[in-house]
Amino acid sequence: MPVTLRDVALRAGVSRSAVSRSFTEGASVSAKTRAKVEKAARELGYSPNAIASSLTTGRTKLIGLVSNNFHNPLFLEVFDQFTRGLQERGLRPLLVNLSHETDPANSVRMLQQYSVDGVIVASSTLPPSFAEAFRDAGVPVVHSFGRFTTSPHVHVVGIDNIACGRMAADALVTRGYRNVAFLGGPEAATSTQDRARGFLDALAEHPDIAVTVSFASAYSFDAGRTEMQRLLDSGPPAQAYFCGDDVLSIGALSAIQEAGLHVPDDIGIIGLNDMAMARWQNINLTTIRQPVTQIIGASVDLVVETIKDPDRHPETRLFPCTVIERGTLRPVPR
Amino acid sequence: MPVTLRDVALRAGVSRSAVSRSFTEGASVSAKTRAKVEKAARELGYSPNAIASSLTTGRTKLIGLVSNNFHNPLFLEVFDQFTRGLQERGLRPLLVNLSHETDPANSVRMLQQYSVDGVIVASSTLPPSFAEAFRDAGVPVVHSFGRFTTSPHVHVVGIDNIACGRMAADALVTRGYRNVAFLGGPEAATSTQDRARGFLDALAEHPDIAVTVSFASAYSFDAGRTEMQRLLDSGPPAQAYFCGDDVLSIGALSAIQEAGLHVPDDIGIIGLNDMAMARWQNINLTTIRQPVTQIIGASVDLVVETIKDPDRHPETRLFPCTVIERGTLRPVPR
DNA sequence: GAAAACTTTGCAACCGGTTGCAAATATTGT
DNA sequence: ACAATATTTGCAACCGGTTGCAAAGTTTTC
Repeated sequence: MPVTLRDVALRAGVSRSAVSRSFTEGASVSAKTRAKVEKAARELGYSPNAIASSLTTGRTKLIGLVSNNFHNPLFLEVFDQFTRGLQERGLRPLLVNLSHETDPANSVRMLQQYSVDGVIVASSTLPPSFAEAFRDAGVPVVHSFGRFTTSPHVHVVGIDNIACGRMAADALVTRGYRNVAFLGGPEAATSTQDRARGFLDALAEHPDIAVTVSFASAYSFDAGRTEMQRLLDSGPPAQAYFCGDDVLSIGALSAIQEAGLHVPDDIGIIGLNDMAMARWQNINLTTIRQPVTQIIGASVDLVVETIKDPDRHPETRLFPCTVIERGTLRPVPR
Repeated sequence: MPVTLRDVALRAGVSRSAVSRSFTEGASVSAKTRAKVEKAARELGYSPNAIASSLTTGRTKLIGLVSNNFHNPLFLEVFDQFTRGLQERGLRPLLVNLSHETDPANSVRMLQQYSVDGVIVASSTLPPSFAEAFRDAGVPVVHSFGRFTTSPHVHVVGIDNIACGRMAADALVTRGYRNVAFLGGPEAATSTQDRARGFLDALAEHPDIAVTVSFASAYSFDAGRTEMQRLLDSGPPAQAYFCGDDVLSIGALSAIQEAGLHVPDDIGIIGLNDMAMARWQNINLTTIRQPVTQIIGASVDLVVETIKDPDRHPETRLFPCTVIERGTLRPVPR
């Protein structure tokens, strides 16, 4: 049923090689032959089978896009941009959902069976070992939204979570808060640890400012709300909270409003991510923006470069974040 | 570098066919041979190349997942569930992002090049012609979240938008609203037309109730907010609005709050979708839930069945929606 | 107008598997 | 123990392409 190379060759009256070459950039074919082939191909509605050709060329143009962040609204933007970025370069994303998976072996095998040219692990919560499993299997891999390490074993693109923690601390300090807190995601998440560390490090330089730390059970609205309710119930709250991410922040915001308190007058909140909803006027969350577009662009670039040169030294590309001033922190005094 | 069938055959001291058969369910191999092969395969870390085998079997186990809804938060859940549902059946989703594409030809070609076994078009805004283009190309296709038609040319799974419109109308009527309105998405979207129709049809049975209709420029927060601002500016608003979807509703909600009005006391809102954020206590949106899980389960089932029997008659599977009572409509009087 | 240099073409082998078929081996019945 | 039958095995061709190589065809040069 589907039309093949042979059909086109027959109709154009040339060899199969000629047809193949007509469809290969820079191959040796005369204009005359190519014209004949193109005509025949058009009449037959032929387009070359990428899978068959991958067998000899060793390139499928398939990129495994692996993630477990299917509940973080930021990741809708992330998937949008990844799929677009890959498509623009003639690559196709093969999506792998890792929601309940802990062992990388399965995903590695799954993607090896499809001979993906490379893999992008897009997750802020997966441990580095996940991406490393791909590298060990000889598959070019980039960990996007991954954790910074000084001696990476694998390419990492993302933000400097420690610097973000410092940035949040600075934002609170310059706004005159004297009693601040970190409300993190699950303590086990690598990103949480780094953000807490940066936050606490920066505040260590201000011994006059009180700092407390607590952790929500997940990066979710409910977890943020529950944890903030607990904090409000158990004594006077801090003046301002740096929350582990935007969803957590919005949960906390909800708890604060439900307790009859006002933001930013009674309590300040600063989030992290700047997902689409943070901008919504009825949320209006002051937050730290992750440069998603840059991270994704760099990730795609890096995986493409790694495919070209698989022995490339593991590299970390970090992009600076910026504070987005909205309505959940009091203004900078002037 | 990668280990192939031949390597395993060599090490196990059997023919390539024997190895192939050892990995094929129900093929004729003795237990002894299979054991030898499995041992060799394990030692070598072999797993069969799905792409190579697809060449002879004609099955890639690849399913094209085509969408243009990368800004609707509901679709994060949709992608999550699709990828999981496909994975559970041993299928792999090849994602195609159609955000700026209007012509199906490209996507059809793209997916044909990868010999996908089937395609799921997951979109509430694409016209039926999109899915039809795949069917015309001989690719089994299901339009998920698509529009109901009495004589479908292609499998459709989704909700009955007309019934949803009626349901919204009933919800408003039973709550005693006497002056209601439809605030739709772009008038060109097929789903908007049907929802408006159902809404108006149902209200035609209540000539004492005033109805107005308007359309936002997109299914987005900003569009909902802007349109509601316009409505508030241009005279007295309706008592309650049925909004085209949840994001639109939340935009409208924001405009109402910003105008100093209260929900549900001054104005009622009912949305459609029941996306994750509708449940958030600081949004607390009364809405009509789409049974996403059922729709996706049925879509995957249907595409699998269509792969088995490509000449299957086009079928429409519609699932009932339910009103989710939260805080943006006044309670039912009793 | 013929030799030299270059371009284009088809043949055949190959990529990593699968599968029909006939030969080889094992099992069963008597 | 032997024929009849059933099971297992390897050969070789094939899936839909690509590519090195040598032959054929062009163009250039003198």
